[in-house]
Amino acid sequence: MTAHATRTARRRDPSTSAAAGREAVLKAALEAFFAHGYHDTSMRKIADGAGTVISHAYYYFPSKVEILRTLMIGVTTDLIVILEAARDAAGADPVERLAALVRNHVRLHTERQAESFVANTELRSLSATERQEVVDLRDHIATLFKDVVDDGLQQGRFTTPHRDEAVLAIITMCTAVAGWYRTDGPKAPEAIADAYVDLALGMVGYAAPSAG
Amino acid sequence: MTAHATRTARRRDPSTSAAAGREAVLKAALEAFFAHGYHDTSMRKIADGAGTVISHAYYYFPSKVEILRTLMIGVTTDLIVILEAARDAAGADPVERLAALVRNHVRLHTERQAESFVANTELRSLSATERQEVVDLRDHIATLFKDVVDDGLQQGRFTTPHRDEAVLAIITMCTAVAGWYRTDGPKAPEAIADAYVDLALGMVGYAAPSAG
DNA sequence: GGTCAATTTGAGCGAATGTTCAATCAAGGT
DNA sequence: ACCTTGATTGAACATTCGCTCAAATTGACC
Repeated sequence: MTAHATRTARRRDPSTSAAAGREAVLKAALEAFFAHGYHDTSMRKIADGAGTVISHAYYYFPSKVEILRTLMIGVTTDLIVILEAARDAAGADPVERLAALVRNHVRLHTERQAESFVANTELRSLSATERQEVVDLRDHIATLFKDVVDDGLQQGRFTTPHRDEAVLAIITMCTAVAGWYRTDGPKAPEAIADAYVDLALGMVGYAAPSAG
Repeated sequence: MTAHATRTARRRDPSTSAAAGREAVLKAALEAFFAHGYHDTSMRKIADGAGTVISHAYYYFPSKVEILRTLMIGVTTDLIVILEAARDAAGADPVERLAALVRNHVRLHTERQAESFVANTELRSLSATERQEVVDLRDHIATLFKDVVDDGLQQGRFTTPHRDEAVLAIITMCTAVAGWYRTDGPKAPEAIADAYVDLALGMVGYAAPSAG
């Protein structure tokens, strides 16, 4: 089946060799960063976790911080794509749109908890240039929420006089889920997402049409 | 005035020498932890910031982590005292009580921003025993909010079906203020506190008695 | 002036850190 | 069988880390 594969294939099978090694390093680094933090994780521990040696980890990544950057940028850009898709799929109603943003934000922060947690915790571990990259992505996410809330305010569906604080607080509480969620906890991700949608709507002063 | 002071006074004036040196180390450590994080702050930098040498810092504190512990325990216990006093001073109304908790929580996180930020960021930098100490204090704070929200739910003033999530999210958003507040920002601490009271009441499903 | 305890210092310890590099290995193409 | 190229390795570099300690300094009290 996997005989001659593609014509431009590398010498070794890239699906088992090269790419797999890189992924192993990424995965080991993520687990260590999540459990002990970036500065408490040494390149030796990362290499150990990936089942290799330190010098081989440097074959895939030029530096320790580049591993962190890869993880942070990856999950954050994915989050943007997911949020924008969910918002568009929710139609034009700002209530539905905000609900979709909150629901998918929470969902990703449970499904990819480690990446999300690291991305939200280790911002200071990046140097100025790299940090700005992530900050820009975050600002973009904030804009997504801001625009939807503005829309709801203009349509009179939301009534809060504190738009900026509400948006910031909504994103903050959704993000924090990655810090306490446990797979074996009392609530499933979907139940948490439902609750957070209600909380967010309460924060923007959404007056639910009481029954019909 | 400060002539012979108390009978049991130490040889040197403790108000200018011993205590001041300790305070200088604490202050320098706090600034560095706040700006660069615990693991990116060396004892040498702390000593430099305090205007002394590394060995002298160890005269006041047995280890680097003990400095962190001192800062974290200090601000957290203070927060508890302040919150309980504010709650009691607010009377019996759960709406007033929750407002008092939120207002004072936000206030302390702006007034003592650095300590609060470090206390909320560097939990993992403590070892198990010390971490549990702080976690217990935090649990106590969570209980303060939980009890007030329960009270409001029983009295029918609050209507949220998500008590646990609401309490957690309220504390989270209040705590996060220490992460973004700027003295020269667009809003004064009191204005932020006002907004956060509104947000919190929205989260617990407080149906405001509309005019009168 | 001498005593004693509190304070302050400089030098250095061993361990751990991120990173480098020359050398080896493995396999596909010819 | 050779060549080439990507993959993998062990050893070590320089630096920084938290921390120790014996010695010096200071100032209040007799």
